[in-house]
Amino acid sequence: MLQVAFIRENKELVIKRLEKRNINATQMINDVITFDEERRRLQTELDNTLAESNSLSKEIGNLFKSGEAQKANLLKEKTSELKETSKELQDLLSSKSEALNELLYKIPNIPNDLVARGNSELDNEEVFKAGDVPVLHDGALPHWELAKKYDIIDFELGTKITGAGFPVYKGKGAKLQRALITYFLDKNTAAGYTEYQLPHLVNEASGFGTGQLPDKEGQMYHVTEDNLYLIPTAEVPGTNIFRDVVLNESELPIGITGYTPCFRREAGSYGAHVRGLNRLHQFDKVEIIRIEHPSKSYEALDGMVEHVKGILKELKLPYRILRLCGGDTSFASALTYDFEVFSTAQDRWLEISSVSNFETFQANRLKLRFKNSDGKNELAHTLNGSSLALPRVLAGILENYQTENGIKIPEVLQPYTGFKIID
RNA sequence: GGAGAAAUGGCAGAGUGGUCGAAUGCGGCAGUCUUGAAAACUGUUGAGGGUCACACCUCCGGGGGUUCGAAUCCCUCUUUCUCCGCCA
Repeated sequence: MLQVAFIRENKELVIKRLEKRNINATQMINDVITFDEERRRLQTELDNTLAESNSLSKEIGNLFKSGEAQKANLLKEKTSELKETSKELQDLLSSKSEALNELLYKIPNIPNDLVARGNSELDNEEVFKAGDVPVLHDGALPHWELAKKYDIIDFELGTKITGAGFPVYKGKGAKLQRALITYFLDKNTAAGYTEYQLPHLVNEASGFGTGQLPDKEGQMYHVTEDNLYLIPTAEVPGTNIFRDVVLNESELPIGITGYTPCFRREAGSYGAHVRGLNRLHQFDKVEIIRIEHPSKSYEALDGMVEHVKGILKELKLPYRILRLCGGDTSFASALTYDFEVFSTAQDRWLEISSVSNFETFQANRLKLRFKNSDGKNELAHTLNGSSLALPRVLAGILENYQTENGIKIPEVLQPYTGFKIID
């Protein structure tokens, strides 16, 4: 969430930047400032009351010690009034703080200067494009048909075991998945990211830390018995490593990577666009996460984009990069680049990676800080990106590498799969 | 799942009703000494709110209570450890 002090001091800027998301935040921002003023006024009032009652208590203690019990008892009577006042103020203060927080939870991050104003994916800007779209042979198939033809992914079996959106990978399909995961992790660790294996369920505090809670609760599977959530992305356990942490400046930057399955309820998204691997309830993803000094975070974002580009270049897949417009940029992000692979047989683009700078938006909730050169604690910047999401990469490979005799395996993956073709 | 013990500053570890934001040790930082470093010595060293700066307020796992006053007493939750049970 945004910092109140920042909103207070940059009111116009905040409102103007939020317009990029097509949000008129004037009312909300004014409310934040009013609530904050009231909160601080109540806090001061409460502090004064408590100070008075503290000093009275001290006095009473001294009187008892010097044997002047009568005087002490007299003072005791005075304290009851103060107690009542402070209790009232306490209640007012906590309800005001709560109202302020609820409001703050609802305000998305302010987009970076580069972000265009816009409503939806139609307003996103293509900033890069690479790779040749192959000319497929007659009778080329979409990936779900290929999966069936070569018996490498069984969607019906997943439906039987669990439900729609939980595919079962078989034989060379399963091995290709494993090869991709290992290949991605190898690329990431070679680039300096430290590999982590993270929990696949997280508690409520972690959900709040990265911003899934309280608003996007419906997107996560909730294990009510233990009040735990299945992770929708490794970003959640990965970034929460740094919850309530004060780093030394010399420890920055930090880069971590991890493979996890991701679980998403995807409530309300059904239809033609969810066929095959296009949209699943469970999928695999390798994630990269960075903790950066605020002055270096955009440089780091560019570095992450270059890193993902390198992987796609090696895989020789046709892809493009979009800079998301305000309306399509996720709640917590200040600037997001999406990578999309071209699904030739479906003739459409599929999102395979999303690389974002959250600036201090997550760090403020996480209380992730570092000790700066002045010895003060300062919020760090958090970033993350997929490198990469498996199912759509797999879809891209199946469709773009299909031939009449089978599906070729990208050269760079062959050492990992141990085979060169699926036939 | 059952029984017991515990939770204090970066770490270790005192503190059982007032002068405790908290002894002491280690670590960190700064200085003295040194050609430099180490050792030794001296000082300093939690966070948040608030203020121009002070003052002041809050925080000893979380929440609630008793009391004029709580790290200290009571209730409750969570976590950790030990023993038993179960188990990849």
